[in-house]
Amino acid sequence: MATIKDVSKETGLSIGTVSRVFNNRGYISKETREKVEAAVKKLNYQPNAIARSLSKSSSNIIGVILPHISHPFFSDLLSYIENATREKGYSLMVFVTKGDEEAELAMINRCRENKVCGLILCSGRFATKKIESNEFPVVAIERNPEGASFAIECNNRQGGRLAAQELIDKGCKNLVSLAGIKGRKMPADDRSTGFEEVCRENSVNFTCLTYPPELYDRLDYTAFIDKVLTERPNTDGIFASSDIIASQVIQVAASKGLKVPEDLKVIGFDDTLIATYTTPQLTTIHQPIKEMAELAVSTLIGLKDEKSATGCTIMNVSLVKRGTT
Amino acid sequence: MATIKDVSKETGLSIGTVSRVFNNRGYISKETREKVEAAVKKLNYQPNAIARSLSKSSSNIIGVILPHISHPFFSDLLSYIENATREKGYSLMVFVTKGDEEAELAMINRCRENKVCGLILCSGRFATKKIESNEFPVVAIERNPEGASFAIECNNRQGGRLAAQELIDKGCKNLVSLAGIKGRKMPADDRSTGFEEVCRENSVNFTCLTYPPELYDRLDYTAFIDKVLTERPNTDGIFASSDIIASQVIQVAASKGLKVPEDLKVIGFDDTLIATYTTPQLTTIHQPIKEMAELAVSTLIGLKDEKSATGCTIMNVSLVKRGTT
DNA sequence: CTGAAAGCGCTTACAG
DNA sequence: CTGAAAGCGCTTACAG
Repeated sequence: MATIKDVSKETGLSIGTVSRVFNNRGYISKETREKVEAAVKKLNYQPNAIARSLSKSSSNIIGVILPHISHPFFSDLLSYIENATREKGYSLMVFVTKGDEEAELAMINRCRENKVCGLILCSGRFATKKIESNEFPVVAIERNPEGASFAIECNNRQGGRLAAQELIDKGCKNLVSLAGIKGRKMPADDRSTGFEEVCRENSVNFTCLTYPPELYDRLDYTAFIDKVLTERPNTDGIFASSDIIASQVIQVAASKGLKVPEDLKVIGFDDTLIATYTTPQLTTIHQPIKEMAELAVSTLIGLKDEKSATGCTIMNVSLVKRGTT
Repeated sequence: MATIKDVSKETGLSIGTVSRVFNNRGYISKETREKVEAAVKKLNYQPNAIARSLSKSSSNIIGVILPHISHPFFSDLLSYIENATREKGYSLMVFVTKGDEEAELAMINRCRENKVCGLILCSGRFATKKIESNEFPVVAIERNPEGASFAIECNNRQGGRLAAQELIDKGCKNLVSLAGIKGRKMPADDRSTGFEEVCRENSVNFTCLTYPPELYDRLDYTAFIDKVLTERPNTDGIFASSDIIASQVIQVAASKGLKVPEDLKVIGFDDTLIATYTTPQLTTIHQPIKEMAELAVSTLIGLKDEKSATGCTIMNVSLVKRGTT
């Protein structure tokens, strides 16, 4: 592997000068530039990002920590984050943790060790505050900021409102909201808040249920849904806080002989691919996942210098009507 | 951020000695070790992986290149790869490319720049051969090796055979295989081969169709499926080369008034989460995704020194019967 | 068992 | 416009 030293020898220029043309720093004569370019080609020179990072003491690596990759919301999110990151010339380092605080701390240490230039923290359990005042900026997506970091979330409350309204408009009288993990505080909790508001405004019966964290970790809610439907046989509308949960509601309903949407209407959240694979297709709340991802990346990159920036952006959601309501 | 220099000062030991205790090289007196440990704690010292990589001229970063993240097969695969990577003490750098050769080359360069210690190449279009003879070993998953790298694939041919057999056992007379991308050679092509074999052995009518690469890139096959079903109205069994395609077959069939499995039987491939979200649930060919991911990672790490290792492991598949056959 | 020194491949003021 | 030199934070033979 050719190094800058080889290019220097090949061209007869000093290492410093060669480095300057690579970085476009200061004035460089046309002749010099051409010499260097020729040598680069000839030697098939590739800069060593590690060495560069060390001397600049900052890398071009963005770290991202998320609770799942297989969950469609997160696989979409990650997909868009990767794309935005790469297009801006950065590389992505990915870590998955199910929200275990200790594990997450270990990952943050990994990020530190690898001198990431920024970190995107997606959902997950614990407060962002604790990792503030660090070497790199962090932006949170759908996560409880509690501190001074920059946060991006969708308008969860509005999403909950839209869901309740749609269910009520379609004639539901006994609603259930399956939104929120027992014992964890997160922006998604606002989904239930909005839902509740609209139910009260319309004097419609409702219950907001939260589920144990294990279900979220394993992505299997069927037993829980079955129990809910059994214990509350007159439920005629369900608001699920993800398309995954909603899909499973459809499955469980079918197994109990309930027709969707005739006997039971359901609304999901996220608007991922699977919303179109169920039968009937899922009515759901659309999250602007792509925009959230892109905003996270560009904010992070913009934050490089002012590490103490603070703020919270709330993105719009919308109702996508399909076949389950 | 404390450096090794600070630890050296704090303990009164030389930098070399401190480094030695971190790396457990040679003999170190108990007293020295304790002093260092105390200093580390006091200063909250964290090693700089970048600096270490530079001096060892090799990092602890594994690179992975894949064509999709949102596709359930790849999100599962990536998920397992991340887990295996992290458990072995490595970090994961993720790149997505839809198989464009130039883009992929650029990503391989990124890996080179970042001095990854190994690369996992998932599916995608172009030959692995071209990136051989490099600084790092590469292992391919579901990809045409064509060169000297190490490859892992599932028994695609057997998968095709199992699918055809199941469809025939259930009484199908006119089969269609939707497996393979037009103009790209990949291990998954063997799915059709096995399918064809069994159809011939049983003298059953069949057609093997390939689809244009754009469909794979966008993950939307509905128009194509619709055309197939319209042009071949007597089709009574479809073998789709992924659960995604199979899900869309179910949707399209419904839109045309075809009942699954009564009028049309369908089998998918992969056995990912979405196979359980369709109605009816998908009969599919199970790929050992987790095992493939883990084997890829451990092989890669084992290959570190013998970069020229060669081989191909073929993993078993099995038929998972659910509701679409 | 430990220290001194060279080296990994770059960047960046500082001179000139 | 270009060169020489220090420095980024570590590792690793080589002495002792």
